[in-house]
Amino acid sequence: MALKTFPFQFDPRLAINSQLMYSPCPWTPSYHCPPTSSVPSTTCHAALLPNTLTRHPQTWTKEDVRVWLNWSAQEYAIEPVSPDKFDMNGKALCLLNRKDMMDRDPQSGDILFNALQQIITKSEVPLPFPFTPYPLRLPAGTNFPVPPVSPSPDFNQGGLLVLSGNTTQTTFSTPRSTPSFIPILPQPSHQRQPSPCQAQQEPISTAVTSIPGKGVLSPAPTSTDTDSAPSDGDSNIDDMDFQEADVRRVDLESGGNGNYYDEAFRLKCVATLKKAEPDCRLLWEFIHQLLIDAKYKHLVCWENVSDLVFRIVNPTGLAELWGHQKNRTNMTYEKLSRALRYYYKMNIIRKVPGKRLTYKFLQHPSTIRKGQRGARPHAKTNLMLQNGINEPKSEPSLDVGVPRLAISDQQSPSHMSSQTRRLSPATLTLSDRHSEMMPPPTLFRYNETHSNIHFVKGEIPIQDEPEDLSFKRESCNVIDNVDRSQGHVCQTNFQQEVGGTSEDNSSREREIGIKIEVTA
DNA sequence: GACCCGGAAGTGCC
DNA sequence: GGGCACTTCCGGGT
Repeated sequence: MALKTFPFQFDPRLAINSQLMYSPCPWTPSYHCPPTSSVPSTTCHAALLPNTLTRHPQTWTKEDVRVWLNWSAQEYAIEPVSPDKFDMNGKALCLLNRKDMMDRDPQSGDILFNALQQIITKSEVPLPFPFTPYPLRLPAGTNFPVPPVSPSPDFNQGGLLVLSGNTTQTTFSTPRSTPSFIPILPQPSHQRQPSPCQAQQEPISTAVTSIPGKGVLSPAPTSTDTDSAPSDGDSNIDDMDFQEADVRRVDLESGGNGNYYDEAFRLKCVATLKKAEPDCRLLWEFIHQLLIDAKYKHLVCWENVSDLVFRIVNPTGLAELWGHQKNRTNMTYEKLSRALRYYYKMNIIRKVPGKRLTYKFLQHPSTIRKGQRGARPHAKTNLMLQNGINEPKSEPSLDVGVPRLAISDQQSPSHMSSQTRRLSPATLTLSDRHSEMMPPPTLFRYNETHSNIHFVKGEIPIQDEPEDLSFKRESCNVIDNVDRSQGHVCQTNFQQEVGGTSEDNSSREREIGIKIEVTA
């Protein structure tokens, strides 16, 4: 490829561009961890963005949007974008999905969309569990302003999270990044049912619902969340009761004039964007994606959300969709269920006895580690015996309100694969018993210079499993990360092996500055 | 016949 | 090459 084809190949800014194009999607099924980048956020974009644009795009004014368009045109060497096509404020801008952007600007819409998502990702409060059904409890004694419940998040109050829902708890609502993705499957999008992952990727209503009395958070179905066949890439904007009239204006008449900056570059962008797409590679992830999207309730639905019990409504349809996802045309429910049965061993999913087609997540999907392998057919380990842990003989309790960490050999750090040992913050496993051996935690660090919390992803050295396993392990919800200056709360729910007393936990809380809440 | 179970071997990807 | 996460096939059970 001639250099002139990519005239800014060696432009230092390319680091920004390539980061934009290649960065992992900010919201993937493995949404345990906040978006991370090897590039410090300060060098990603914030330093280059005009000052007025360093705020969350939801807070941008129309003028900010215009500034951003101009900035983007320069930054990404695209044709100047007519401000008329984006005559809206930031809140409306954030509601545009890729298609909307491309409809408005066929030449540069996809680039603009990604640029915006990148900014959103970098500027919002990382949200480890976008739709965790955990009841989020405020740490005792935590005192900070409580924003009002709002079906339409008020971003002027900062990035909000949804906490809820017992009488003593408070409900927030949260913005959710609306990352963009391209259909996972190779087929033309109009020929297939969008994968659940893709469905997740479309901008959705940020409204969230707290189920009364349950303290459960679930995505509130939008008017598009119906049983009807999901549209592919249609904007939800028209379904939303938005104040901005211009948001409703769908500018579909803007046809491309073919005057793209460089077609080869555009194609490269598209190709690289596709690399960033997520995939529900794991069956449990796939099922969970289906479960949290009402569009797929004809395939699989929750029987009991709080207990994480779900029922396969249409085994054949589910299998077909899974086969579609995995590019296996011969997928059947028989095979799918075999894969599910491999999860039994790993305490990820369990059959609900006596109920056909009904299964239960033994842990909330957001706490399942990727390395917590669901299928290891040839693993004939007997680690439980080695560790002196007896495998529970009885059926796991099905009345668990809050999913707890299943105790199994696979949970044992010393038996994790190397990849498992590299844990995301959200799935951090601490060796509480040997806490004195732990280095000063650098898991989460507030960036005082920025309005938002920055999670610092660190590699946590895992201590070898102590020989004496008499200590108790419990599941903990670690709740915290209160940016008191903003009234932000980040919940970090991670599993922790606990061997200490409450006093131990208290000291650890003081030590690492987070609240440890034992829920087992 | 539909669903369920788990062993065994194969496959594709990383 | 090895590990992972299935996929495929199977015999058996309810």
